[in-house]
Amino acid sequence: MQYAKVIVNISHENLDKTYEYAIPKEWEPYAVIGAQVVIPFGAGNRERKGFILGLTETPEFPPEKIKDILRVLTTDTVIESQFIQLAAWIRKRYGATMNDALRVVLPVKKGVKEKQEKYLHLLVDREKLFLYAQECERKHYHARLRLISLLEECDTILYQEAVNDWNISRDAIKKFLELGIIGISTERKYRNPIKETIQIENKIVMNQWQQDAVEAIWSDYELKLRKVYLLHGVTGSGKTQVYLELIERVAKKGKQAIVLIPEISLTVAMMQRFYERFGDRVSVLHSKLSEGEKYDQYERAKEGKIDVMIGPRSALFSPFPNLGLIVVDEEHEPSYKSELPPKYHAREVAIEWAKMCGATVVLGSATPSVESYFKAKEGEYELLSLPERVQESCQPSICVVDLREELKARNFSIFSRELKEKIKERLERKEQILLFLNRRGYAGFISCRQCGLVLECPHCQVSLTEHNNGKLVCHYCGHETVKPQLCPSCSSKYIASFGTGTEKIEELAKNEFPQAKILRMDKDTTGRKGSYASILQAFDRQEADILIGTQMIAKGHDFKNVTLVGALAADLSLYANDFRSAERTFQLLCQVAGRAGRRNILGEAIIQTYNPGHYSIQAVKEQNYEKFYEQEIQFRELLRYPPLGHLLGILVVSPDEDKLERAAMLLAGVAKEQLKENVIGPVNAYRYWIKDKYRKVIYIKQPELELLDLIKKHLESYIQFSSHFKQINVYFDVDPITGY
DNA sequence: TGCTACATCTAA
DNA sequence: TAGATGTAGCAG
Repeated sequence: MQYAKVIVNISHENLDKTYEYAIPKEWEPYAVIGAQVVIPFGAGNRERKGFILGLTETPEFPPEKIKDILRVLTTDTVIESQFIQLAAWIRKRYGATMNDALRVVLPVKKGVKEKQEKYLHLLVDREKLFLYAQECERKHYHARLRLISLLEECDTILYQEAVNDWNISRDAIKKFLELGIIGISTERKYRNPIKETIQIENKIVMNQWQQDAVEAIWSDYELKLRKVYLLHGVTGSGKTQVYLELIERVAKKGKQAIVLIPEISLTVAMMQRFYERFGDRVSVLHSKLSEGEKYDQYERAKEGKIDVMIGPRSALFSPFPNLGLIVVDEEHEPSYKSELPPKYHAREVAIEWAKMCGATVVLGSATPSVESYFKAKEGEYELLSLPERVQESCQPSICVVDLREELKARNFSIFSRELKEKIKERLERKEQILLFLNRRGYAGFISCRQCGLVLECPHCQVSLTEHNNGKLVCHYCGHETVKPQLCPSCSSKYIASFGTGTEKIEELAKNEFPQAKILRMDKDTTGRKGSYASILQAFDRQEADILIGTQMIAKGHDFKNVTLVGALAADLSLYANDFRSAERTFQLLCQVAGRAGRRNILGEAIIQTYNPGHYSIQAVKEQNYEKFYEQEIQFRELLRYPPLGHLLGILVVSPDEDKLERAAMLLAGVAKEQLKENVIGPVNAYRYWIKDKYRKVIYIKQPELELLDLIKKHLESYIQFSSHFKQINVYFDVDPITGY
């Protein structure tokens, strides 16, 4: 008798262990490791789903008490036990439950039926068809004639197309089938998210740096050395070209590659290039695909129908039979860290997965994360550089403007004198301008000038933001109200908005440069599917002179005619309550500056700031990553922040403020018993009150990951046994990437 | 003693 | 997670 160790698909710590079930004979061939099963669970024998994690002939549990597996689901979701090992690693590294880890690792079909496509084939020769056509003409069978003319053009046609587009009834088709004129066939159809299928052979010649990088990696590969490479290439240095070359070589060896990208917004341009090179051997995964579509892409990967999978985090779990290479593009991007449990970091999981499959990893970035650069310097990764832009275009000149000086000169506009000047210049020359602001919405907040009241969201301790439609919106929970005419506290009518958002800037820019055509791009204008791309394309076609936007415009899109980039308030991200804020600011500003002057025109970037002396801003000015890194690593070293140690973020949440206070103090106290000064907090979260709940944060610093894990386990069991954690939720995050 | 409301335990 | 079991409080 075979027994299966099954983990029940309920996300609860108490159930985060395996249960033994007997495998009935008829299911034995399907009951393999990784298969999804339905089992009776609990006193009522309720049907539950679970995964088989292991098989055994000698159960540990008394056999007479063991129940039978009811059935094995979808025999085609058999995933190699390797994925289960990966899940186990994720669970350990990020302190998640096995269930959560399995859920991200195993692509499970979610009841979406596979699409079948029916085709009609012409079975008789043209002569017979012609004879039949004459007969139909005599009898005025219009539908049949339409079908005949379709068949004359093409031997095989889509059933659906004939019925829908050519209005041919099912009866007519049936008649043709009876007469033996056509045959019908069905083929499994994969929903392919890529529409066009133009494959152009346009191998661009690589420059010396690119060739060197490729050869360095490839010679190791040929020697069966599998390493992690950090490809540090300035914006426009042609990292993608290096990826393409490597993937092609890997594919020639019959192996597959995964390309991770931070988010879908970057795919458009990237996809195009991959498609031109590899045709339909490429597939994309992205968040807009339905579960079924995603599943299809995984299936294609498993069946060896594709060589390359491109996508965000989830693409990492493509079940390739023979993985050879993982590329993590823009490896510094925070979106690689999952927000939901298991809070894994895709870059780290990629490296682990590559180790398990014997694949090579290439991390690419113009502004590498401090973590990765540190590891490269320590020799854990191999550092490769692309220090030159591919085309003869040169680096943009960067100018930092001190906004304090502007105030002294009585310029209260958000555009410094220099920026204004430069914008006018470009407008005259019909060149394009990007204005970048790290914020969205119309204004910062609404306040009463009489009594000073600031309007806040009733559910979160966040000031409401005014939008152009007159509504006040909370950006945290989405709460909306109409803007009051009078102050709700003192009834004064002097109630107005302060601060600046992209909408406000659009308005100000329109006043300042009335002759310019302006486009705006932020979360509000790109809500609709595809509008992101349409705004970018419109701007690229030079339908506007100025594009105003948030982070989104900083990333990955090349505009031919942009020669000026303005960062309006570079400090906004500098003082976030997060030890990574300097890094984030540096990366963001470098990226925006990189948008300027990509072809033969010299580009300029103007960075407006209240803190021109800050090292991250200085480093951007000099375009000197090394300089930034040296400063930043000193700061990290001093405070023992990652990469020189690990960090455990603990978020304590409760609707009851007093209980929260006590619980957070207790928790920090328990941690301090063991670690003393390495415990930070509890402090109120940056946003203390969100969605009717209070939030406090504790951080624990520890050089050793194992010790941190022990402390976490200790705290978890303390929470379980203490009576002070009744209405309290505690969320752990190992090596968090954003502050709370 | 019987009942409810709520807490706690257990699942193979 | 959900149902089964345990416990305190209370009316009668």
